[in-house]
Amino acid sequence: MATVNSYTGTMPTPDRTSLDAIVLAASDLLETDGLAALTMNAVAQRVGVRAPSLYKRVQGRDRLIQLVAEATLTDIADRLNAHSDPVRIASQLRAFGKERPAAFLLVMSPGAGTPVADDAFRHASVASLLRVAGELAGEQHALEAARTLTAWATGFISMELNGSFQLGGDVDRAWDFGVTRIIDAITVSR
Amino acid sequence: MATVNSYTGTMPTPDRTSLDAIVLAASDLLETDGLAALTMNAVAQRVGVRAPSLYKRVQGRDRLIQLVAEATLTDIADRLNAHSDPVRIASQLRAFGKERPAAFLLVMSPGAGTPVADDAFRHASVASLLRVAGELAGEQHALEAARTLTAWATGFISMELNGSFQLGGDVDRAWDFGVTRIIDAITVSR
DNA sequence: ACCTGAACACCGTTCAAGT
DNA sequence: ACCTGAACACCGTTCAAGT
Repeated sequence: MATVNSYTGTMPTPDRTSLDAIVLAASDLLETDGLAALTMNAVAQRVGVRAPSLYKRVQGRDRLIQLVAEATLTDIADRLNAHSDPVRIASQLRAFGKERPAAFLLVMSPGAGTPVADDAFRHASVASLLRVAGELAGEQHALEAARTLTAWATGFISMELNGSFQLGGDVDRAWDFGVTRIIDAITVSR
Repeated sequence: MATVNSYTGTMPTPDRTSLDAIVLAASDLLETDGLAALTMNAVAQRVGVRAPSLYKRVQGRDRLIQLVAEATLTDIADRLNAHSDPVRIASQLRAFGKERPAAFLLVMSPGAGTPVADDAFRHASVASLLRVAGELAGEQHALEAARTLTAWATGFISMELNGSFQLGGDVDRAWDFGVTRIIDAITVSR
């Protein structure tokens, strides 16, 4: 029966890292020092191998960034799916943005040319918003309502993280104002 | 009196390019081949010099990207300021995004780490939206209303350009739905 | 005063050679 | 089977040398 300390026989070399560790290291670098600092060398150093070894587990830097994006979208999905109130769901998305701004911007407003996550992941991340918007707006306008709500929420959070709200004022108040008015606006019976 | 063909005397060498030409070449490269293709070498080739010569006119690649962003924001400001109807202003912003998607994404949803335009340029670009939102919402809620409208518009257009609207449906209809509902929602007397 | 080739430090990526 | 050093082509940037 194999144990942790079992005899390894003629096994050449045990794995020194894993894909998960690589993606995690890449996420850390992204959040700490930005996308430019997410180099194959820096990732390799974090996981304790040399850069060429990474190519045994991931196709290249672009694919690694894509994996980071997909892992981020999964985290967002898990977080949003835990709630059913539209105000709370939107607020959870904003909280995520504040905790992991670089990851949020990577997946929610990828610049031109950044490797993009697979559709399934992007879909899952906003499933909650979609569902709740449908409930509010009725089947007739479910999709339009969902797009209005998600566009506003991602736009607002992105602008907040970008520092695009430079005119002072109370950003929290603007958020509350927006949430209230938009939910009201997409609700069918008013 | 100096003319175009005036005697140049002992002038060493006439300028072979200009900052404007450099920024224009960089904008073209961004739009055609993406931010990664906007290299100092590629820009230099377009304007007919070698890469090191660019440093006589611009501090480096990051600053050049920033200049492209600022020129883009000026273009957006000019375009939006030509109108006063909120629906039309929003629609002009969307039209710009479709004409120059890479430039739009660069300035409206810059990824983490991309060099960012000076506040004054960002401010000017959305001045029209701000003014019109103030008229709709009244002084009391002018800022919140402006932020709601701009967040929605930039969020929507970014998602459209990103291909984030993957669920089919009529995107134009979703736009019309959003514009109507949001303008209604931020208008004071309803 | 502007432009250039050469050089430097750094990328991502490939691959033969090690264990 | 995984890991590595060396190599390659490409970056951005600097600078002495040309005109």
